[in-house]
Amino acid sequence: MASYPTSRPTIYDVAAEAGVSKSLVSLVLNDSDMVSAPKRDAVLAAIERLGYRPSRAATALAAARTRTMGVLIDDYRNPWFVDLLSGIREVVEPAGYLLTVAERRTSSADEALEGFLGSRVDALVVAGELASNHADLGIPTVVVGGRDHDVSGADHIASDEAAGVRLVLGHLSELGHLRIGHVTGRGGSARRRLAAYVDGMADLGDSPRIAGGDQETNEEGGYAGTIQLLDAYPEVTAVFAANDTMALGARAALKEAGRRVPDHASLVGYDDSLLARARFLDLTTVDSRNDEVGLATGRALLRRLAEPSIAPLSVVIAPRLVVRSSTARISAQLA
Amino acid sequence: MASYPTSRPTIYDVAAEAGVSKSLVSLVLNDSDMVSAPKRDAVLAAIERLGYRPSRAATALAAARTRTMGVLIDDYRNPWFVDLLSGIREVVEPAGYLLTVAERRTSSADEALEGFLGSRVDALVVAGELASNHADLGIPTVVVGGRDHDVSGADHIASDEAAGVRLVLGHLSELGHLRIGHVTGRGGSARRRLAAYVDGMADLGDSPRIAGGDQETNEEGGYAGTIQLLDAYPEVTAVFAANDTMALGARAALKEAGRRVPDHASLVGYDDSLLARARFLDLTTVDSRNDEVGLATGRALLRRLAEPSIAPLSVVIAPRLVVRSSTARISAQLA
DNA sequence: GACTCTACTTGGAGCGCTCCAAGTAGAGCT
DNA sequence: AGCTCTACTTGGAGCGCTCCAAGTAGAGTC
Repeated sequence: MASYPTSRPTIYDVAAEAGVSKSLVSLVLNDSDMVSAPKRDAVLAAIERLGYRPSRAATALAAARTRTMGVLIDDYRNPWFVDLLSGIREVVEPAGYLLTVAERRTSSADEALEGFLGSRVDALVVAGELASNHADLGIPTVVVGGRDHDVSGADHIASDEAAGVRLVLGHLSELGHLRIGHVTGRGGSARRRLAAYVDGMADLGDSPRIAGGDQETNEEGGYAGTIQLLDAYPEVTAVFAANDTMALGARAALKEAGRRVPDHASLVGYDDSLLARARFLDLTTVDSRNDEVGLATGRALLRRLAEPSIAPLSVVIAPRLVVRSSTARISAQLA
Repeated sequence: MASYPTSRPTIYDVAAEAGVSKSLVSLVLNDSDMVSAPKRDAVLAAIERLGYRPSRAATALAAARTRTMGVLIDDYRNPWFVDLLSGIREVVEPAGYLLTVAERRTSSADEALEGFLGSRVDALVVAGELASNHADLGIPTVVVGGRDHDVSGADHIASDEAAGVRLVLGHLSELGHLRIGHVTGRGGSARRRLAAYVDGMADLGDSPRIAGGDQETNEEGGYAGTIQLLDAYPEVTAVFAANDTMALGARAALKEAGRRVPDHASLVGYDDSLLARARFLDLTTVDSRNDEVGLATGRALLRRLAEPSIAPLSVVIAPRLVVRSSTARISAQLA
């Protein structure tokens, strides 16, 4: 059956086929404008005929440049990175860069990072949390999201989570809610949202009502945390979960407690995930504008590639409140 | 600020540092057993001191082997591939292979595939759909999932979707449901599940009730498809959606139609996603055992790498029904 | 006709590794 | 002491490209 070719055509084969030198082929490949039209056509035709495909390894080795950027995410199952990725791609692809993604979760320690450094990617995006702090990684690096894991010398792009939380609290208080509980969980973004919630409650002149600090930031944790919350603070009229997935769990807990959303309790998530958009949940949430974060990330990448020695840049993107039917004006008997 | 090193240490630097030849360093890197303990230690120490990291490009070029396998998925937002990936990794990582993932969705045409071929991955996994059929790709290839897009000479591993659908129909009919509707959508797996549903209904001696063929396979499509279904076949007592996400939409449509799940209608999804496990949905569904599919894929990959010329292999993995609270015995007044 | 340009084109060196044939040095034997 | 082994070590060639200095040829100039 299939037996695989022992040797693919190289630039020399193309050169011979087209009757030119290998250097000329190289020029065509990098589409230089120093090549005459007829020769260019001859080379392209030869490439076509031979099914030639440049060896990325050879190119990278010779050029000392991979034209590839690595994006390190922490978990494929948490798809917030998808919009980020599109945003980055939109900026860097026209500049001739390819993106490769690696997940931190499955790799022990920071071996995904090691992998990128070994592949000599030209630049790195760290999206999500890193196992440990790192000194300068030796290549242009942009950290997206929290600053928990500083990479020295790296640019930093993030959605303004404190602002997002303020939008949530503002929305709820406008609807008449004051006794707003928060279900938090593990991890950097939960931590940031929690801190902003605490500040925001102080601004509203009320004390914070928090549960779930010992929970995973997932559906299960949202469920358990909400049960804790309702148990400790039965007076809450609104629940703000650290993210949409936790809100999904919260919704189940509220239902079990006999509190209908939104009549007996308002519920807010964070992330504007597909989940939040689903009719069955129809969750009020915060859109982090990860596409915008991605665009800013892409620009930062190109900027630092062009000018490696400028001072680290920090960009904050304003989030957007997305109001759906899981929040409503507090009902008279609850107020 | 940060200015990036002009040249990373090479194998020669390590050799000089350790007082050995570059070849010896290479042997240590590939941990050959032809190296004496003291020299090995000296080399390892030198590597440590210099922060040396082998250049993947140089290694790939010299060895004509990348020790990397490409996995082509179609959409990061549909995380069914995550378990598959773990399964594959579990098998191929011990054999010294790295995995890289690329998404087909954002790349125009099959440029992700082109990317892999250009990077000279040692083997390829095509998970999900390919834009077009391909002749032998020139490297060991395993197709995971449907056979819609045959790659000639490739091995084929799939979850037995027909069996999964039979499990669903068997479960529902055991609960007394006969008028089972199906909400389908676009794409290969929806098509396969639909075909199995049609066959299964024939076996049950009832005619199929189908809607949603014109819908995307997402929440929105599930919602719209279910509305169509209830409109065309108001007599259905159970709805089987092409996947969990569509079932989420279906759930909303059922609710709007005043049919409580599971009392007034049973609902079944497919994929056993995180969504199905969420308490708020608690959806009966089918687990495709994608981890098992991944293990089989990994084994097929290694087998074909070792023995390129054997006849294509085809493996089918038995799925598993996961019963949750979205299905129940048909109530007396509906039966 | 000799000379200068301009517009391409080319060979060579080298990127950082692997792999192989060819060393080298003890140890064991006679 | 000389020889054979075994157990390591080593230099060299080459992987498929890029990049640069150095060609070459035809057109334009005087």
